[in-house]
Amino acid sequence: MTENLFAAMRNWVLEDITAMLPELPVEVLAKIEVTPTRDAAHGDMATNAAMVVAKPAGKNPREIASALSEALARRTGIAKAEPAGPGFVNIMLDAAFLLRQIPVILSASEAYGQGTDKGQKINVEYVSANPTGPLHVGHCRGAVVGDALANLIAKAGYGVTKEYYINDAGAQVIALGRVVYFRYLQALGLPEKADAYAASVAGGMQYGGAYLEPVGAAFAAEHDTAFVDKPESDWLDTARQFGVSKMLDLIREDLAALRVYFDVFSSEDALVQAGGVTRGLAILESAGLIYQGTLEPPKGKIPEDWEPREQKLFRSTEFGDDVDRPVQKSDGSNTYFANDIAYHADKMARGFTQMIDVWGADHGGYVKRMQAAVKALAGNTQASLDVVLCQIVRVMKDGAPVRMSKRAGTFVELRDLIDEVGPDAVRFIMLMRKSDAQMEFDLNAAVAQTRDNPVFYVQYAHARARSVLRAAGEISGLADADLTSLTAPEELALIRKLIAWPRIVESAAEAREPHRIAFFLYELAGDFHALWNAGRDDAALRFLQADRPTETKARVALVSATAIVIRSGLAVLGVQPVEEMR
RNA sequence: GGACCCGUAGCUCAGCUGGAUAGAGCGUUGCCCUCCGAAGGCAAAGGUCGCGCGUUCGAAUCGCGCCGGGUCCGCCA
Repeated sequence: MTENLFAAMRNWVLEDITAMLPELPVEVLAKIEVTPTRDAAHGDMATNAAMVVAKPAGKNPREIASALSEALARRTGIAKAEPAGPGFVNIMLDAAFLLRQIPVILSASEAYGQGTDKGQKINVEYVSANPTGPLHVGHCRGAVVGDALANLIAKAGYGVTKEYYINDAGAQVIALGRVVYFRYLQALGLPEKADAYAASVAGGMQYGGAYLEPVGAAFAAEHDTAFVDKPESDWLDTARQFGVSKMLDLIREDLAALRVYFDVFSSEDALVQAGGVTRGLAILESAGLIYQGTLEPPKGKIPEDWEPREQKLFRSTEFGDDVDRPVQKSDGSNTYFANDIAYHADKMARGFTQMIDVWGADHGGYVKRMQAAVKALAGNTQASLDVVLCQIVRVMKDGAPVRMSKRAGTFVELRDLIDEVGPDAVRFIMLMRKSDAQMEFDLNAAVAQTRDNPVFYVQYAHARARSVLRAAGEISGLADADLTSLTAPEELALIRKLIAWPRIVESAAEAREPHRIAFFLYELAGDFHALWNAGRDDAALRFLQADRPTETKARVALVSATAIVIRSGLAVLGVQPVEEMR
């Protein structure tokens, strides 16, 4: 646990402002913030307190700003505070106060930036790809974003469970079971029977990929000819479960290649079998939110086979959705939505007050109804669902989009992408974009050894830092080093960046935006490289000064703190720090 | 017809939840380095923040309406 200096400063501001104006309502105080300044000339931090407070207090913002400045300037740790612009208060930290953060970082080590325990459990669900084949490139962004987001939220002090929802209950896994059977017959050396079976299946065999051949062979090894010439009812469940289990193995391998791991794999089928859907719907039913009704046809282009049908509907419009949503099909079986309601009810029953689902953009139309369902299930409790949508990724090579057709055989599977650029580049670059914006993944940049490649740039900064530390050898008492020699603008800029880390963790977690971590690291690397380059022009700024042990020690402490923060950030992104570039 | 996401420099994108003179990388141009802590450094040019109203001390950010791109819209999950 480490202190967020900006939060601490905000508390000081709140104390001083309420001492001056005791009557301020809490909603007003809540709007007060303390942020880093964009321009170093404006000091280290700035607060909008005077402007926020001016109107409710009926005073001039500049007057409040100067009074607040005087109060703040009296505090230990603040060298200067002055009103600026329309009513900002710019705060310059005492140099000693700023430098004191370096030993704080050193002693916290990679736990630096770890938020205080919020005492709250958050469930983060992502990937949840159908267990019918290997992961493809489209799954990748969600996997990386979900994983980094879960790490980030844990870093911010929440108890996080990473969860994968296995859709093993619908038509698609029945189709999988049939393909397993088809491959099974082939593996037994009965191609005629296999073809005859395939021809008998309405709609034909799905999942034509070769990845199911070994599954059929394994199925044959286990069951020999026991299922030959037997009706589906004899073997379909067995084949389906066998297939799902093998596909999950495959998916787990793909995820491991991307260094994505889950705490919980949750089975839809198991939930259904255990009566979860009945339970979940009963909650809504008892709240009077389920009824029999007929939906209006969609406006505009009406599907050809449209006909009015009476269905069991969930009153999602009461919770902000556009139309009520069916929980049962016309034949009385449950819709996927019903199962998803049950699944979220189950998560809540497991004690999660906050849930985050990471979905692909094609599920965008599904967000409102799911959030409506969670609100309905929550009743008077605080439980809530956030949905992070990941937009489409276009993979680019040499300035042109890489075709992702199966026929072309290029970059269909996630493994192809990982093999091409490595898990670190995949993860970092996927996280260099806000998830709700479409992105281009440039293969050329991903493997470049230049600044174009943000992974390289950040890892290079870490490698450089480690190289300095290796060259410095063992220096004892770094935490007690005299740091007063750290006065160069590049050094101070770097320190300012380092102390922003806890705040970045907090705000990025709050916003569910892991990409902010990637950008922070890129900037931090930039500040470190800038300091390094300054040493190239001016030898006096180099880290290791043979005849000046005090300055060397101070700089080594700074370099060590930098390496720590980079590692801490990379750990959130799930990218490995490197000791040296090869 | 409707819902959701996006629109910021030539290109790819940030912009910290409404703040000060809108930033970065690439590309372009001009210098410097390339006897090492290699796989560059410094600087310049480049903007109607899609358009128009509105909200307020203050808008790229919030609201409404258009325009453009994307995703999707009852027995697929």
